[in-house]
Amino acid sequence: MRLSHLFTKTLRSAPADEQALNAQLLIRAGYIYKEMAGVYAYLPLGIRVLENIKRIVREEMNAIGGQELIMTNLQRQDLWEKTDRWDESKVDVWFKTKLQNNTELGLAWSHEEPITDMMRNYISSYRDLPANVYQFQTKLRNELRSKSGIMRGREFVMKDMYSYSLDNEQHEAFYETATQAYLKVFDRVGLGDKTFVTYSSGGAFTKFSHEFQTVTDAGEDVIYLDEEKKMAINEEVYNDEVIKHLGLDKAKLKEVKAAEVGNIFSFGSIKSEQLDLAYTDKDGHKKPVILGSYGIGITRLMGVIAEIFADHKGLVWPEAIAPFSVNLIRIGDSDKTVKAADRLYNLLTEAGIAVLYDDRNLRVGESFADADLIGIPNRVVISDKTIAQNNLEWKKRTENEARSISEQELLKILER
RNA sequence: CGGGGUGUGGCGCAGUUGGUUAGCGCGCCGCGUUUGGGACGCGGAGGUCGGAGGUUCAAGUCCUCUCACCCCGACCA
Repeated sequence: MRLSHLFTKTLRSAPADEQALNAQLLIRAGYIYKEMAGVYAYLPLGIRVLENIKRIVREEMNAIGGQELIMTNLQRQDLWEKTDRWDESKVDVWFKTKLQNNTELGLAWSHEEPITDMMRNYISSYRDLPANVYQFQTKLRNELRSKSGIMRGREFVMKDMYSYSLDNEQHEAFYETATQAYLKVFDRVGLGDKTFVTYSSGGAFTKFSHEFQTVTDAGEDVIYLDEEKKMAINEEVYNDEVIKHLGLDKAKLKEVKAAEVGNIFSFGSIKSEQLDLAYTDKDGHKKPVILGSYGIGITRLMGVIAEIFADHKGLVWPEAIAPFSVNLIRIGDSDKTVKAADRLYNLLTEAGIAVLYDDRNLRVGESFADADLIGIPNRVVISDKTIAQNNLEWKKRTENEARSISEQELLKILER
């Protein structure tokens, strides 16, 4: 994409109404636009990051047998009444609206009930199980107070997966598979060494649920971390009994702040019974389906990554989710320079490399400052100077020194 | 929801004890000189001060109400 065509502009200073680093940088660089408190639009650059994150999550969910679908944002009252979660004293984040005939509707803050109700239409026999479905959907939550930029909004994108299993054994096996898939996701987006399976409150059915907590001061949670065992306990359930139960040593636990990027939990048969989701087994007995739920806050994840991978100049995207892999900067507008830069842009693009081409002919300082702010992993410069040397200049966003390399060398670097 | 704070051109800010044509930087438009880390000169456009009501000869400056936004706390399958 040519930067001269991109409608967004970079901002020199952060908007005064944002404290959170992720929001400041993402707004300044043109990834997101704030519509109101806790509600952000995703601009062309932002979408590319979001889609990259989704692609990774999608691949890992598909790899463990997840089937993608999209549920609706408008939801029926009766479903939520069956599980006693329609009442605002039970769920305080509801946004609700009405049809013109006055029928009350809920706006999706979660999809557990509708999706499970829907599955009743497709699950009736043991032959129909297991079934694991997931979606990327917008959740609307009327938070009392949104904060931390895109890390905690009122409107956000979540990947939510639901597993439907024959029995606890089948469920447990999938639960473990999903845990591993989640770890792969966080590893691939660049948070592998900072993200830990964390034991948290389990609710009515199980003792624990499992959170995936990424260590960062920007997080809202406090966890107690055993770095060797790569396990942590959320402060919500942190006590001697739990430490002992998990076989951890209190002396080795470190108190750190973390952001919850994923959460998985078991429902057992409670929800299936409430919503009447059952199957007939081989012997003709009717049995409730065992349910699990697995969430990853996609937009929050983007915020956490922005927060962690940044320096005083701007964003520093991990390669896997960067909006482009190359920021090509043309310095000068002599015919030969334009020709050479255009040629390289086409060459890279045709090779399948995502290039953001700064063809604006600004002063170098501005182009470089924008490149640093936007945070694309590779910066390539074409100028009269590089042409005279019959080379080009390459610098990684994570490094300070630029290097003069050949086009062939660049291709090799980018293709690996 | 409790507490604290902030709303002045697109963005960041300044506006003395209320006083007449509301400033500055960035950005924007035009012309020219510049061009490897956010250039410079000259000339322009753009705000009625979050909103409503009030006090006053006079309100961006004072009062009341209200809305929005930020932070702390509470909340957060």
